[in-house]
Amino acid sequence: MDIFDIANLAGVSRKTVQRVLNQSPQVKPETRDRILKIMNEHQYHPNVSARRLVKKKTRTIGLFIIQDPAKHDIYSDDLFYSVVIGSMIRSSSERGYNVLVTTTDVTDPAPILKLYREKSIDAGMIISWTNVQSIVDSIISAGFIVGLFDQNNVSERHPVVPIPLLCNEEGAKTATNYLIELGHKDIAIITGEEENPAANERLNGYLEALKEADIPEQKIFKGRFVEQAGYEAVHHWISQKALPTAIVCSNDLIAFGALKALNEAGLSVPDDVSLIGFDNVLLTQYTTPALTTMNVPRVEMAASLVEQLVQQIEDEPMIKPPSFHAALIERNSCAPLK
Amino acid sequence: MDIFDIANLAGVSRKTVQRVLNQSPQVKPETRDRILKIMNEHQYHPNVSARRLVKKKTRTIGLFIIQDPAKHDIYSDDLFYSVVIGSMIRSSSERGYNVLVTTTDVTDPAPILKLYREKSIDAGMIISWTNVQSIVDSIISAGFIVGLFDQNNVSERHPVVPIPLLCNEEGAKTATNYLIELGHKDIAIITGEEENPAANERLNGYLEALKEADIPEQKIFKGRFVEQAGYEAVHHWISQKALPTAIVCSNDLIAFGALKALNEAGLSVPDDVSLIGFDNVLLTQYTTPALTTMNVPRVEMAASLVEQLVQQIEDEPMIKPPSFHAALIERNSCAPLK
DNA sequence: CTGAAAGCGCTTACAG
DNA sequence: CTGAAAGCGCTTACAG
Repeated sequence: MDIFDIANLAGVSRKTVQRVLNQSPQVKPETRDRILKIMNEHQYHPNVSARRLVKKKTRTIGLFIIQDPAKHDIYSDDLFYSVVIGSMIRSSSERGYNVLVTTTDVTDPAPILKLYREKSIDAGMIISWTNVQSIVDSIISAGFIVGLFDQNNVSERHPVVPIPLLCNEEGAKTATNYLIELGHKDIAIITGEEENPAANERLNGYLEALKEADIPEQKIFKGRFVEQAGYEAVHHWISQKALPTAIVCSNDLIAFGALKALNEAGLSVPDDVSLIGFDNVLLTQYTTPALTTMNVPRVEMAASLVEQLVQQIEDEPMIKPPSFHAALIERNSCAPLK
Repeated sequence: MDIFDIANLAGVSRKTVQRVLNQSPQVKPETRDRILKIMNEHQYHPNVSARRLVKKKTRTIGLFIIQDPAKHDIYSDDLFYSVVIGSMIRSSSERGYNVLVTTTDVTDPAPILKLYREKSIDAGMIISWTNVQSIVDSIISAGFIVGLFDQNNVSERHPVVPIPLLCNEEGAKTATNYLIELGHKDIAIITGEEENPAANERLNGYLEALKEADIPEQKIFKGRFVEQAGYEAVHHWISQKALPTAIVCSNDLIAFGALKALNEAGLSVPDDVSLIGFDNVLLTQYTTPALTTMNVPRVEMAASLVEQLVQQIEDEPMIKPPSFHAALIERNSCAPLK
């Protein structure tokens, strides 16, 4: 069953069927309806390979999930990204694009470049747990379109590489202000990696909030975006007899580690120490107590990324993408200072 | 840059280049190497659309993530499936297949059928949280290849629809025996949906274990595979003053609910009540106490599904797939009877 | 070991 | 409003 068969059945030329497929107005309504009916009866759908071959567009976007063999395996802790992936697929499909998913190693961009070169995809987007600067560079320098979900996975911004932007500073400031409003004065922060832009922005938000509230004392533990850092920070403060009454954790994982250390030390969250996270990972609802945190609008950010890629693919005028804001999710890990 | 350009550069006919691509032995090694070198220099990769058009094979497998609007949104709780998806992608890629992911509504198989009819995929596999019998039926009756990850999402088995099989009965028996070995005699079970085959198999495993251990008293709470059921079961038993000393939860979600209810009632797990789950969802590591549960080998099951689909696509002789076994993961929610 | 021709199912100008 | 021709980049027999 191809376009020719449909044409024969309808008693018209192939081109007329073509016009119906392209919703061209220059076909008599009766003819159009007759042809549509025949296509429906025969469950005809144009062969995409043929169409792609001539159109030189695939209407599919690659999703590259990049693994770092040095780190955890893909998906083993994708509490954050699973919802992102769902949103990407949905947004793409709304725009008429399919999503081709692959998993690859950071060290080898070859499989990704192959997808572009063999014309399997029109553009790609990257989800990763590590820095993918080199991969992005090789894709861009080969002249292909690529976007990134996480601003932290790249060391330098490239104007043609869309990345949804989160106002980290603002978010951390909101979190810190929340603790200040609860009456806390001895507020610490556990930071993410020093070289990580988001980590620094969040630190700045914390500092700014303290400054505006005229709280001179800062308590900064230089950590990483992992549970371990939260755990160590609490132990450090306990051993120094300098445990703060409230802690801004630069992400939820850090908060989990801090929570664990506090629990083990027989301290209560939030009665002894208030804890606030960042990201609003699924797990935050399940800890005891449930973690108060800053929600990152991942679904919207993913949709925005897809939108920007499609604009590039289709040569539409680039609309300046919005910035995204983190919102406070109040749960049970913060309490007023007694 | 196409096959013709390569041929020109190498000073041979297109067909010779073709032969090199197909690893045909009938090309002089020198010629072969020269051509390979040229292809490499020019980063040539054959256009997949052209190849697909003539081969009538796409080398891509569709992954249909089916949502039930009546239930939770996709991925919002994919603690179980995310690792499955990762495994499917990896296995497919090892076999030389790409994975095209779509999300669709249970009520409308049309977008899925379209993918087959327009020749975007050679086969498909379904991940779902609900019964997808009608979708499977429409795919099969249209003559396409489809497989299912979860045996519970279908009411009747169709011989041509591959589904990895888990020995539920055996798993539940292992779980129950573990509690028996810890000295428990008053062991209850909270079941899944009555119409769910896995729920019944797990119930049977429990019953069998009790029987073999000569424990006459059964305590069955007919529940569902959701947190709520575990919560209700515990409340029911408390109100009846019939709380067992150990509970077999038919899945981890049920165990989370039971744990919550026990906590709220001021009872300790595992000191007052031992709790064992089933599935080994990621969250089980994070509850307090960490949940002892039965691991389901999802990665291997997903790989097996892909393998079976590829065998069908490529008309290979179907190898009888293995059955999979759940294994005990000891954590901290079970203790010897005092 | 190598070549020339036909065809996969569509789309794209070009005509009328 | 409709048609006939050429071409997208490959693969597949068929010859030699």
